[in-house]
Amino acid sequence: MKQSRYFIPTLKENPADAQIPSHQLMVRSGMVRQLGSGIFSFLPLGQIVLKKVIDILREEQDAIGGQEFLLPALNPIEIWEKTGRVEAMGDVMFHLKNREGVVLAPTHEEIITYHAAQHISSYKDMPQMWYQVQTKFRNEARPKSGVLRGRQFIMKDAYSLDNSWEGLDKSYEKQFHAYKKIFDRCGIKFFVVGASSGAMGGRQSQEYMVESDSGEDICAVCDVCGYAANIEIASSKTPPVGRKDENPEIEKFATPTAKTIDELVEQYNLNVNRCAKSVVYTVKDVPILILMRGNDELNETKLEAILGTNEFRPSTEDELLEFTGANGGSIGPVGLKKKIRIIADNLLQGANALVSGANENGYHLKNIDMDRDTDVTEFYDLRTTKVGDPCPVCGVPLRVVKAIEIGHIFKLGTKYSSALGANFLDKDGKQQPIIMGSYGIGVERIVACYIEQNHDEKGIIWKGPLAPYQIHILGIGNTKSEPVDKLCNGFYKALKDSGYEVLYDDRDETAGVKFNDADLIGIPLQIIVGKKNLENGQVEFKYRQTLDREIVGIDEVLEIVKIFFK
RNA sequence: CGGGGCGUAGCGCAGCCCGGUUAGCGCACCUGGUUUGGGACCAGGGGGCCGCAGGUUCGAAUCCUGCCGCCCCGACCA
Repeated sequence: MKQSRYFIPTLKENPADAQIPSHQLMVRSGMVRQLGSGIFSFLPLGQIVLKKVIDILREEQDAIGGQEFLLPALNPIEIWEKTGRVEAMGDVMFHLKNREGVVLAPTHEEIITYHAAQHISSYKDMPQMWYQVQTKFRNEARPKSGVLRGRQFIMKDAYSLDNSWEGLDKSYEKQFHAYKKIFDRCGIKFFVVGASSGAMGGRQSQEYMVESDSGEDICAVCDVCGYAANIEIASSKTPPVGRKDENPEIEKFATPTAKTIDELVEQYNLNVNRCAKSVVYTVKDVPILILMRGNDELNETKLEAILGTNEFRPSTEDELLEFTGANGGSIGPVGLKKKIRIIADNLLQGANALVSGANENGYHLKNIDMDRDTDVTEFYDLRTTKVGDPCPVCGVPLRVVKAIEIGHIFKLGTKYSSALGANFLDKDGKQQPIIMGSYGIGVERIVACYIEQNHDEKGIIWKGPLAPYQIHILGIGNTKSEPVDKLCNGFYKALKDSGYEVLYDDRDETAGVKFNDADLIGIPLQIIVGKKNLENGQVEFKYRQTLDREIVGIDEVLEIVKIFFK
């Protein structure tokens, strides 16, 4: 492609509303333009990169037996009502104003299941792996970070249909490895975490994560053994509080000025690990007291899994008084005003010598023995894993990092097939719901994450198969010098004929403009053709990744190019 | 949805408090000339419903009210 007629509107300055590097560089390099909040147009250069990502996705999905579909974005709402997801999705789902009964699809489990129900009738019809690359619509409350969170985005979504749970395991395994291959091929550094399956339903799910300060997820990561988990479910080998030998009777003491655990610890010189903190939640109008170590934080996702509902909230001050007899800061497991359900964190099981609120404002109890003084029998992992907690697998301190989710795989099970009547007859002639999996990758996120990981102060650094072009020929003074233009055109044709993807900057621009644009766009190899070198029968190679340059004889060019891309 | 910030030429911004010539600067763009290996220089030029609507005033980019849009933090999030 010759740049003089190619639409690549580069920008010298950062757009005011772009905060993160990938967003700034995608706009500056002329890959995208913003049309509205969370809505982006892909310009020719961006579209080429998208296509390269999608090519990889298709190859790897086809390689595991995937069959490509194209499902509509416009969906009858009826189907979504059958699975209860109109309500579950809430405002995230776009509804149309001038056409009742139609919505814009935020994902496609329902539609896939609908077609499966139509035509999959025997165990012999499975397994199936169906996928598509298609635009999703989600009415995000707050789009942000450029294309990382948009209201409209391209997703590669895949769905497996199996006639047994073992079959699902196999299908899931295939996608698990395909996903690794995809991200490896794209040149993205990632890690895989166990995740909560959230509103998707299902049994097992894993997320493919890219560590980034721009990420919206938080993960606990072990650099030694490779353990990684979304903080929603991450655990650790933190030792339990345990027992002290001395076990005196409970004693009440006045703590008039200690409202928080920190104040308590400081004023009375206590071990924070032996301060049991009480958090009271109201679950569908019923109170529950959650007991944790003082410096630990309750993990609401874990709580949700234990309670089996997400209909809970921290109790109000009035409720606290009613349930416990005290305000927040003075609540504990002993001497509650009303008998309420208590669940405690695993670390407190069997512990003694604990300090906790006395359920009387301004007083705490010490020497509490969980076994002797409470009738708590429910112990769960309730705490949020923290930096430095010992890895649950190998015990070394965990890191806690922010991350961007670029892929997510789920064992759905029969949630959708049951709801939509997608059944098959098994070997015994018995009707069974199809066992499903679902697998998603955000296409724009791959591009943005790649750039997040591969850029410098000059611009993007393309180095793998995602590069929009492989070679960037810069004609320096080509519009004034016929020999320069002639040589550039010669290289352009020869390299293209040899199968390389070549961009030729033949614009009537000064050298500085071309150098800066080339570094910004970031094509891996620049071949700089200028008058001075040409007089010596030479051109300059510049490697975008290292910024190294070398002077090369004209007749060596093809050979060196070949070596570079080998 | 709560909190904060911002809307002035294609892009980045000043002007607004304290109302008053023809709304300004840099980049980009057009013409001519000089330049030509790291975002050139000189001269000339084009481009604005100052986000929208209403109000106050002799007079509004500037003050007041309402609305819309965009960004950030939070809530939410397959």
